[in-house]
Formats: sequence, structure tokens, C-alpha cells
Amino acid sequence: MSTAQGARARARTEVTAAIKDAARRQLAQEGAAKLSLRAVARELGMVSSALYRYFPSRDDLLTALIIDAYDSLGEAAEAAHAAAPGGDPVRRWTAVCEAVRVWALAHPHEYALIYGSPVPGYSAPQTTVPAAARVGRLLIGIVRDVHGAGGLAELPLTAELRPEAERLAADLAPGLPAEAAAALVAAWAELFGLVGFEVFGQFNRVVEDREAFFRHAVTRLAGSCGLTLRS
Amino acid sequence: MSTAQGARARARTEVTAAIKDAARRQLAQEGAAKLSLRAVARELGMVSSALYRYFPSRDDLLTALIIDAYDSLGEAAEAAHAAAPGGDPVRRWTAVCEAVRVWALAHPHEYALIYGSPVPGYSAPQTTVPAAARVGRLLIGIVRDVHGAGGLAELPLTAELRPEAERLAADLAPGLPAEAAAALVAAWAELFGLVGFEVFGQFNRVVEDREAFFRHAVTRLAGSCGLTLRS
DNA sequence: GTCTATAACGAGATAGAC
DNA sequence: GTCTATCTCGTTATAGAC
Repeated sequence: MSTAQGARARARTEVTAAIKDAARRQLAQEGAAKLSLRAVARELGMVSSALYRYFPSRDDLLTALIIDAYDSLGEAAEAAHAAAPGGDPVRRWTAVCEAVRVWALAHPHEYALIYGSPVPGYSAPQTTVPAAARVGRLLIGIVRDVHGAGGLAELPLTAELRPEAERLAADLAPGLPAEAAAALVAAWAELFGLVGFEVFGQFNRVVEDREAFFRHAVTRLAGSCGLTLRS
Repeated sequence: MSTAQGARARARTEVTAAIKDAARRQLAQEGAAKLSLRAVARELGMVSSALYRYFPSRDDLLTALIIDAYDSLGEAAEAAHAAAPGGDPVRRWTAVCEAVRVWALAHPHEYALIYGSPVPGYSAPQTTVPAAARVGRLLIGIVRDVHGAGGLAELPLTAELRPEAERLAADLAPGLPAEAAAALVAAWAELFGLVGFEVFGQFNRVVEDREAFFRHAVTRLAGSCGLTLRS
């Protein structure tokens, strides 16, 4: 009986994966707004009602795709972080940023799903939050390490932003100075501004050597969070 | 005869505007991917084929909406720029950035149309470029004025990026130092990263006092382009 | 000449009966 | 699960009103 259950569970996992693969293919062709359970079913030779055994609604399928995308991006970023030389924080920072860029260029439609326009009528549940936070956690960790070693540069902070910055530090990066927490959140958004502009074509006919441009920009972002180049 | 032509032209302008208004309403409800000529015609009490007198295809309607959105954003930014005190370049910079943010929050669907995920199957023609460049031109102008007055701070530039930076300067901002041109393009993308994260909900449950946060971030962006606070 | 209305096409989605 | 009848879509051809 346990083997039967095991086989059943295995089959279920396989079908679930096949559904998500087909849905991702459709995402690339028609976009998330037009993702339709029927088309997915057709591609798999199933009938649409059968899909509801695996995903109770179109929105649940979307949520699964979103979590998968965040996790795939997070894994790529974490692998790059682990492979970067531990001694140089700016290197680790740029390695993470470059991994984000490379992943986004390799998976533009999944990138659009998580960082592009919201899908009309869909609202992401809280379930997506942990996966969505993975890249941010990496960046926080790098700055925290440097701060722990006493190597964080001083950053300006206006009186206007101090309360918000302290709240951000307490919520997201306990132990970090408020100005570093605020700079981190800004750098996080700006990183995805750079990546999004390239993936979505805003750099067409503007930036040519995008890799060099990106590396330079994210190195400056590292500096804006208090990381300093090893001299 | 000239009055007849005038009346005809006026009617044509009015109908064109009504079509675009209805299309914008549909954009807000269903998203750009599902924009349908028939639904627009239905809302206006017209028959779908009549729309083809005004827009030769659905893609042409989309293009018109995109250009309108860029122009609306550009006008808002230019008005804010004109109203800002001329003597303080950082003030002018932040005024432009804040106008972009305010416009985007007031027109989230049009913002998604121009800076969000690309519409599947649609590729924007070159016609959109001048309207799309308006905000960028403003930012370039601010930095150029400061440079003309000899007040631009020195900026770092790696050897790796120098050729690209010089090409960027020659193409987009003749007369500016290469490092300032590269920094400007990066700041341009990063600005829309900040705005996009807020408009698309990535700052939900993260940033609370978004106005203060934004002002602080774009002031730092000004510094990254060589603008210095009047002390 | 400028417009709107009718009708139709081929393709695809959708709902429901079976 | 299957089949069918009925929708929607973009687009074109055509005919007639002003």
C-alpha cells in the first residue's frame, strides 16, 4: 500500500510538473493575462476538468508559476553568491546582481510574471512572499557581514527619512544602521530597474555593451549601500 | 468649404479621442493584452468596422495609446521641471523624478503600458521613440546645465566601460563627459525601478513612507550623476 | 470624399447537453 | 470525457448615407 501511494504520489508530481511546463510555454506565447487552463489541457491531451484535480483554479496555477519563478531566480542568485570569493563583499554583491540579470535574460516571460505589470484580476497571496524575498535576503546578508566586520562606510540620511529608515531596519535587517537599510531597499528596486529595462527592451538602440554597463551600475549600487571596493 | 472641412476635422478629432478614452478604460479593466477593438466599438455604440476609419489596426490603436501615455508623462515632468527653482539643479532633478512618480501612481495602467511587461505579439514602432525620450532628455538637460557651469562632480569610470560610455555620450548627451552619460542612463533605469516597484505593489508591506523614501533615493541618484547639493 | 452599417471569413474560446 | 452550438476576436469586402 505504501508503494502504491508512492507511485500515486510520483505520478501526481509528474503530472503537476507537466502542467506547469505547458503553462510556462503558454506564458511565453500569449502572456500571463491570457493564460487559460483549457489551452494547457489541450497541449497535454487532457480535458480541462481534469486539471482542477491539480490546480483548483487558474489563479492557483498562476501562483504556483510565480513561486517557481521566484525560487528559480533565488536559487540562481544563491548559487552565484556561494561561488563568489568570500573575502570581497563587492564581488559577492555584483555576482548576485549578475546572476539576477542572467536569469532574467534567460527567462524573460517568467521575469515579466514576477516583476512586470500585475496580471489583471489576479492578486498574489502571501504564500509568494518567502520565495520573493530570497534575492533581497542575499543582499541584506552581504551588507550585514560587512557591518559585522566594522567595514561599512558612513551613509547620509535626512531627518525626513529617519523614522521610516529605522522601521525598515527593524523589520528587514535587524542590527543594520537605519541608513544602510534604506539604501538597501532602494538599491534592490534600482537593480530590478536596470534588469527590467534590458529585458523589456528599453535599452534597445540605447545601451550596446550591456554587460559592462550593468556591472558598472551595480558596483555603484554596492557603494550606495556602504560597501567599499577592496583597494 | 473651409468651415466644412473644419467641422469634419473636428468631428474626426472628437471621435478619435472618444475611441482612445474608451480604449484606456478597457486597458484599466482587462489589461493591454486583452484590448479588443470590438469591445471599444461596443462601448461607443459603433460597429467594429467603423473603427478602422480611425485606426488601421488594433496595433495602431495600441501605438497611439502608448505615445499618448509617454506624452502625458513627459508633459507632467516638463511642467514640474519648469516650475522648479532654476538655481538648484538637485531640486530640479528631484522635481522631475517626483513628477514621474506622481504621474505613474495616478495612471498605473498607462504606466504599465509603457514601462511594464511587453504586450505579447506587439512590437512598438520607431514612432514612439521621441515621446519616450522626453523624461530622459530632461534629466540630461539638468546635468548638462551643471556641466556647462563647471559644477559637475568627478565620477569614477572603469576602463571596461569607457568605450561604451563614450558612445553613450556621443549619441545621447554630446558635450557631457562619458562617465556622466553612463551614470545618467543608469539613473534613468533606476528611477523607473523605484517607481515601478511602488506602482506594481512590490513595496507593499515593505516601504511605508514612500514619498520620503522616494525623495531620498532620487536625491542619491542625482549625486550619482555628479550633481551636488547646494550647501 | 468621408463616414457608418451589414455581412462575412477563419480562428479561437466557452458552456452545456450528452 | 466528448461533441456541439454559440460566443468572441481581428479583419475585410461591399453597399449606401451624407
